[in-house]
Amino acid sequence: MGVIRKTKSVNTILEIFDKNEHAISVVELVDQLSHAMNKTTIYRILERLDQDAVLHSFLGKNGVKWYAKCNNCTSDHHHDVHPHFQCVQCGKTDCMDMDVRMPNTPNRQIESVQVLYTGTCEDCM
Amino acid sequence: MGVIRKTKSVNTILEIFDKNEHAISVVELVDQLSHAMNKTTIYRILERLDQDAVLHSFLGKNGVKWYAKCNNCTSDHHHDVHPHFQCVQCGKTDCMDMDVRMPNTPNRQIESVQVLYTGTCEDCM
DNA sequence: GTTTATGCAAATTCTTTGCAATACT
DNA sequence: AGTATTGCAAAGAATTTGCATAAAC
Repeated sequence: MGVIRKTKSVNTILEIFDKNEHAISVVELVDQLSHAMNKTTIYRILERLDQDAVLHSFLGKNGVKWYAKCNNCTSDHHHDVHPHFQCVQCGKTDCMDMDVRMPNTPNRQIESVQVLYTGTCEDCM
Repeated sequence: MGVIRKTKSVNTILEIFDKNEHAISVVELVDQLSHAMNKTTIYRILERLDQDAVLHSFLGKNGVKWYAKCNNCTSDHHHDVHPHFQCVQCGKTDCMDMDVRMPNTPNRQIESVQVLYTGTCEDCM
């Protein structure tokens, strides 16, 4: 139950992540694949790769999901929590090489964090 | 141009925010108003109150927007950045009385942050 | 009386699901 | 052969838009 197969589609998507330094959303993938791959398939592959920790995911400013095979990450698997930065001009989104504070809260049990910085990136300044 | 009127609908919504200690999403408002107010109207009122800094908004774990008239906030206007906590069991979402780090990044101009902690709240533990 | 708000229907956007056909091991 | 994967169409959920009517100032 649940072996992830290295199909042609999966490899194609992984190549795109290797080529791109930034995070990628589904719409961008559809675009870069010039509609050669079904959108549903893309969603499902990304979900699988996310669960398998090959990629990691986070929500952008408008609730759109972004995926990254982050080069900043020192660990092999992208399980470590780090902030992301999203440019409001061009939409480009990056992983940030920073720690995230996990506070000790007596009255709640914190399991995960998401930190998203937004602003203007180098190219758009 | 752009005077925000204190209509009956606006007052109704503000009363609900005063009664509730937690953040509220549109679906919850529709529920609490037992469909007496149009959903579109709710969206528009929340947007106006957000822009007017009477409320503040943030994205929940599934990209759903939440609004709060946060009682933790020390300032009158909820412009100060603070983290939020969302319970994955019951969905209740709160403002957290914590500072958020705004790093000095030379190659990007950061304008805002969103920090969302998720986990289990006191009631659901 | 002029401007802003509201309600309704419809459109948009992002994402998920069901199911038959296909590819992988 | 047997299981995971894909494509297509359709459904779902959250949010937005256009326009005519109603309410606020």
